[in-house]
Amino acid sequence: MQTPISTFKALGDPTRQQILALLAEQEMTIGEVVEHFDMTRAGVKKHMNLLEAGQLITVKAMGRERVNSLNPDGFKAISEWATYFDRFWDDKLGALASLVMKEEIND
Amino acid sequence: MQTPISTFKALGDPTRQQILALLAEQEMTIGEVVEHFDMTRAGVKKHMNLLEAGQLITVKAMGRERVNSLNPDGFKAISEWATYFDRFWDDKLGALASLVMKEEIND
DNA sequence: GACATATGATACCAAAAGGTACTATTTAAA
DNA sequence: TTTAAATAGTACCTTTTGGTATCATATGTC
Repeated sequence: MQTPISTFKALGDPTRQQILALLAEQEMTIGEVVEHFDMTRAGVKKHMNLLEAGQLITVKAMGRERVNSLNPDGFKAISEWATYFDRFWDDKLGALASLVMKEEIND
Repeated sequence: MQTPISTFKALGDPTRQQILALLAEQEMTIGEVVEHFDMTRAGVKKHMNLLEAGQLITVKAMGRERVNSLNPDGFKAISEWATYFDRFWDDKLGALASLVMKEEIND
C-alpha cells in the first residue's frame, strides 16, 4: 500500500489541527478562520495550503469568497491505512500464537 | 479527544516510513537500519528518536546492542483517531439527511 | 468607472528540522 | 587490561518550515 505522507504531515501540526476542529463545526472562509487565531491571513493561508495538499479540506468559490470545508478523502485515507495496520497486528499476534504453540509441542 | 500530533508528525516523513517498513519485517539494531540507507548513523538515530516520541517504536537493550521494534501504541492511537472521524462523517451525513428531510417538509 | 473587500502570491526573516563530524560511554573479546 | 564494536550525545551547518509584510488580482457596491 502507499502511505499518505502529505496527509500525515498536514495532521502533524497543532495549528492545523485547530483549523480542522473549527471546520468540523462549520465551513468557513479564510477570513473567518483568521479571526480565531493570533496570526496573519497569509500565515493561515499557508496552513490551509498544506491541509489542501493533504486532501483534508476542499475549497469552493462563492463569489469573491472561498469557503473551506473538510474533505473526507484525506481522513478516509488515514482510516484505510489504520485498518491495514490493524490487520498487520492481528497477523503478528497470530504468528506469536503459533510460535507459543510450537514451543508447547516441543516441550 | 486528544490528537496524537507527535505520532502524525513522525509518520509524515518518507525516511521514517521506510524505517517502519523495515521494522515491520523484523526488529533491528540501529546499525542494521543504517545499512539500508545512504545516511550516517546519527542521522538515522534522530529519525528513530522521533519515531520513539510518536510511540511507533520501542527499544530494548540486549547487551551492547539496542533492538528496535514496532510499538502498537502509536498505531493504535491513529486507529482510534480514525474511528472517531469515521463516526463524525456518519453523523454529518445523518445531519445532512435530516436537513434534506426538513426542506421537503417545508416545501 | 471608482472604490472597498476578500483573497492569492511573492519576497523576506526567524525558527526548527534534516544531516554530518566528532566525542564519550558502555560492553564484548583477546 | 587493553582493544574493538555498538551506541548515545553534542556542536555545527544546511535546508525546510512558520510567519510577516507587501503587492497583485478578482469581485461586489456605489
